[in-house]
Amino acid sequence: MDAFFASVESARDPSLRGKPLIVGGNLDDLRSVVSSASYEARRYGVRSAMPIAQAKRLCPHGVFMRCSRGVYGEASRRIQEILETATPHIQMASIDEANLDITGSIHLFGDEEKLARHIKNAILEQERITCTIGVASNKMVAKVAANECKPDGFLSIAPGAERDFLAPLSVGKLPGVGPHAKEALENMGVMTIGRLATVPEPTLKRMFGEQGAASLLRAACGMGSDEITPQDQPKSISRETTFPEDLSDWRVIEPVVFRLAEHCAYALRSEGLEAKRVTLKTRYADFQTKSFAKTLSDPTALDVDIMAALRELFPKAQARRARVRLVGVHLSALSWNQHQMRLFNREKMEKWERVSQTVDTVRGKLGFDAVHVGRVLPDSKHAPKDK
DNA sequence: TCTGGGGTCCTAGGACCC
DNA sequence: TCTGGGGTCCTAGGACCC
Repeated sequence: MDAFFASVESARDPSLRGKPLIVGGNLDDLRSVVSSASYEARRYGVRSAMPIAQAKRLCPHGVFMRCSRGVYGEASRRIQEILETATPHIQMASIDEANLDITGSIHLFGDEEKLARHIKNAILEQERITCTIGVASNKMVAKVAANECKPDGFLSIAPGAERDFLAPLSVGKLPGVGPHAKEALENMGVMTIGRLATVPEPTLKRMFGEQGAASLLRAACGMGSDEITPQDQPKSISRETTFPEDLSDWRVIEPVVFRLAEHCAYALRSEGLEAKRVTLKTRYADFQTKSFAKTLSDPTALDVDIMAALRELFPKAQARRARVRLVGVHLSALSWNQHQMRLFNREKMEKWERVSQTVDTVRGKLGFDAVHVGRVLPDSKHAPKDK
């Protein structure tokens, strides 16, 4: 999708069309960044991940809106249904990006351009937003092709032409090459993807490691995966929040962490998963970010277990006597919830599983904030925004 | 200019085991 | 007496993507 969040907002409110529209984070502007900017706003230099304050300086007369993720998620699901009219082989790569294997369905539409036209028209008619489609023999090249013809574009790279298509482009346009790798490559005189493809592997290994070098070379030569696999089980679930101002009092911080833990545990159970690893994340006033992890003896989906682990981790985070800017809870080492009672603590498990199920049912009917663990104080000032 | 939030993947050291 | 070579798990950190 082109400028997805901004486009969805314009579709919802046509008076926004043609205006420089900037969709930002959840916090009251102070510390938030740009999530999405319309092409009109981009003309002023506004980009995603840019602090809102800076965007306001660049584009003072722009329309600034808060991000409503739930709305974009619903639009994303409707768009997925449209894509399914072209082929059942779909892999959603993110909320606004999908990979489609159209090998078997090209003939139904005539050719790939007609198929792309069908998708673009359907999305424009139903959602009133534009998208860009790249076609290639693998996902990576298709993505770069789409990036090259945004917005509202279509570009197809013929099989065999992948390497020549990429060659003149800046190394920064290769997926996986971010600001750090770009600078490192440019410092050694490698400005284009074509030049990158000729760098000896040992040279790249020294800079980017074994895997990094191999994947860079493969990508630079236009090779990539063409596998389309539906979403599998998530690898981690996390919630984090940045305070409106830095805090030093852990009596205020801890309840916020517990609240994030509740959010994580709720998401975990909604997915039918349990976690074996709990990580507490803190970012201090100087932006230094630390994480402290604990691996549990048994995987869990219960708030009480996650909170107990966090309580063990607090002293590590508190050791640094610095004000805290952000806290987060991260659950990993996930597995499908066996729904088996463990031999130990059978009674405790049964009790807490019943409690969890009841809580989740109430939340399903009345919203997340209908129920909280007693020690999670309702502190609207520091509470993360709910859907 | 003063830096969000949700993810994935990779690296590297140390513990521990055979 | 001054010491190998895996393999796996745990932990912390960082690059990158949208």
